[in-house]
Amino acid sequence: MASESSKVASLRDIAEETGVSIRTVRRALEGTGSTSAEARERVTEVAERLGYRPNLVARALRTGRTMEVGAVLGEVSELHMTKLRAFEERLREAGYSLFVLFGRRDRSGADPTRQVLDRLVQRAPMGVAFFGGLDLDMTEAIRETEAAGLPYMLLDHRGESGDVIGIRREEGVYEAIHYLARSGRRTIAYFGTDDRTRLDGYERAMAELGREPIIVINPEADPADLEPLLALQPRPDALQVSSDVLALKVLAQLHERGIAVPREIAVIGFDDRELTALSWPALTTLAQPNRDVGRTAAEVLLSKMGGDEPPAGGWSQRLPMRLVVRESA
Amino acid sequence: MASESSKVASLRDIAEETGVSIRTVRRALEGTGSTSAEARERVTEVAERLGYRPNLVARALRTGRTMEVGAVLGEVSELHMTKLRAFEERLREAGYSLFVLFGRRDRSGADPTRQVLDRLVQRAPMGVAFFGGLDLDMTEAIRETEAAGLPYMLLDHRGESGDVIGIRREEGVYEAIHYLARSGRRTIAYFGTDDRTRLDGYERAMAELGREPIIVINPEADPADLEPLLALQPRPDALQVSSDVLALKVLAQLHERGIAVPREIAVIGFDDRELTALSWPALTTLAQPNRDVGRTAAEVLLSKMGGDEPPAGGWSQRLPMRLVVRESA
DNA sequence: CTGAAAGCGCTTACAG
DNA sequence: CTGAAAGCGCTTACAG
Repeated sequence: MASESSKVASLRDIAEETGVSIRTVRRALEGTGSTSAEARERVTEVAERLGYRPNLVARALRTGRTMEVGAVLGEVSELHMTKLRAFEERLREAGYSLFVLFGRRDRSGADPTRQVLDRLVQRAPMGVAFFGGLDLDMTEAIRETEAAGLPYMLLDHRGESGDVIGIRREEGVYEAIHYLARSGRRTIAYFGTDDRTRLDGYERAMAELGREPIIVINPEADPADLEPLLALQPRPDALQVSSDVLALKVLAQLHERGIAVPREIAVIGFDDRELTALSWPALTTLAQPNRDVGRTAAEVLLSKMGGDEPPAGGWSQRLPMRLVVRESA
Repeated sequence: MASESSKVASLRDIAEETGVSIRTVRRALEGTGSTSAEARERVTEVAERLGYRPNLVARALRTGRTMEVGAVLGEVSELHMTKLRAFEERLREAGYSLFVLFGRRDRSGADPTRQVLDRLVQRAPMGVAFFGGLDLDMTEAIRETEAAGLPYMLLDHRGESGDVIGIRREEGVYEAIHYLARSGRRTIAYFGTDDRTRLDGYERAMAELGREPIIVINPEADPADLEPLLALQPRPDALQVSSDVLALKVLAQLHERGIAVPREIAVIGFDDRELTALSWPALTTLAQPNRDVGRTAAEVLLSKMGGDEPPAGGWSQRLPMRLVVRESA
């Protein structure tokens, strides 16, 4: 069955069938350069009939350009899949194909960096993208990638180095806090991980508002840790939480205690996970510009692959977040 | 910079450096066949020093085997990304690379089938996978894929034809209804889309229980449509909802009306979306075996690509769902 | 145990 | 306007 696959037509097949040279077939098909009308007509007719498609592998070998880009994926979430889609669609427009590799620890817990990079480099892509949430040693990954002469781009990485399309987290939280203040909230607290950029945004806004910051670091969102916050006098009437996942846990805790959201306490999340629009009440949150991150990363990578000089500020960019106001704040 | 990429070493480079023929280099590197110890030693040393990696493009051209598999992706969700990861990891073990293409309508609304298939076929993969939620004309897609002699596999497709790794939805819902009955629920209703397989499972279980089915078809989950259900005498004390997204909307509606979940009404969702574990109350739901679907699809595709004969029942398989009991039922 | 050579299907100077 | 030929880096009979 599969082995019966009829042989695909090559330029030579068309040349033999039409009686002209392979060189002429190419020019006729390409449309560039001059060809006699008669040759062109016969060639296109035969190519059509034989269902000719150029063999990309042969072309890649000859030109040294595989027209492939490799993406290393980490975390599984619709956020990253949205970035991936925008990234792939932009690359496809430019004639590139995207192959993917998941770079995470397997059961054994062994560092996958070597294996993933070997695979990546061996496939000889023209560029590489590293998505977020990877289990890789990124310093080594970037070094290896550059050593192999491969242009690369990071999408939304936390690390401090490398060319990255990032997100303005600090600014996002800063604006959310101001929104809460404008909505009349008096006592605004921060709850969640100790991610520096989020805290910076929170602290900057609170300083501008002339208010004392109230920060509870609690990466696990252990319900018990909400207690000290709720025991404060006056009790906070607004919470900026460091992620949507955590915010949903907080909502459940507030419901358990019979505290009304947003009447008694307003809650703002972070990420805009798809399902948070359906929580009760619907979560107000900071949306990551996933499509923009994907598309911009493709754009910049295309530029690097094209040999462009980096712009004055370097290749990195940081894109703004968007406050999505729903019901919880 | 990128253009400065040092040339990669080829077999010929190693041959010249060591003074043996290219043929000998290959045998020494491969380890198969016999080679003089001396030749093997020198060759491996030089290969190591030059950082030799076989050029996969050249190999593909020569052998006619690209060692690539193409995946066409549709819906963006962590469910599909989980399938994709399992699929890719299994293929990678077997030496294949996976490239991806998103097949969905663009703004213009034009049918993407042609464009996506052209890209796919042109890349000359050795196999193809179609993921769920595609905007493609699948009948044409399968026909074209087979016409090109490409083994393919569908992952969790609703269509009635084609080789597919599917999910036993009917059985999943059937078991959920029995679980509700065992938990002492008297009046169990179905709410959601008119998907036949889910309804079949619901109706089969209800028939076995000797109870009258109560079905409200409401794909949009318009809140108002919950009214007739809640007005029934006796009022349902359990709801099987057709998806987690819909179930979350239902939860919010019940909260709005002050109806306690699960005390007054139990709710079971469908899909096990990541964030439903965090709803209030945490949603009991039917989990899709995403990793298994991905891995099994890879396994079967590998088998098809290897030219195996189809098993007696055909290539298709349907995998069981798992009831994840949390708080809502 | 080893070498010389053909060929996968393109693209690209080079000649006429 | 067209043709003959080289070569990308492999793999694979074929000879010795």
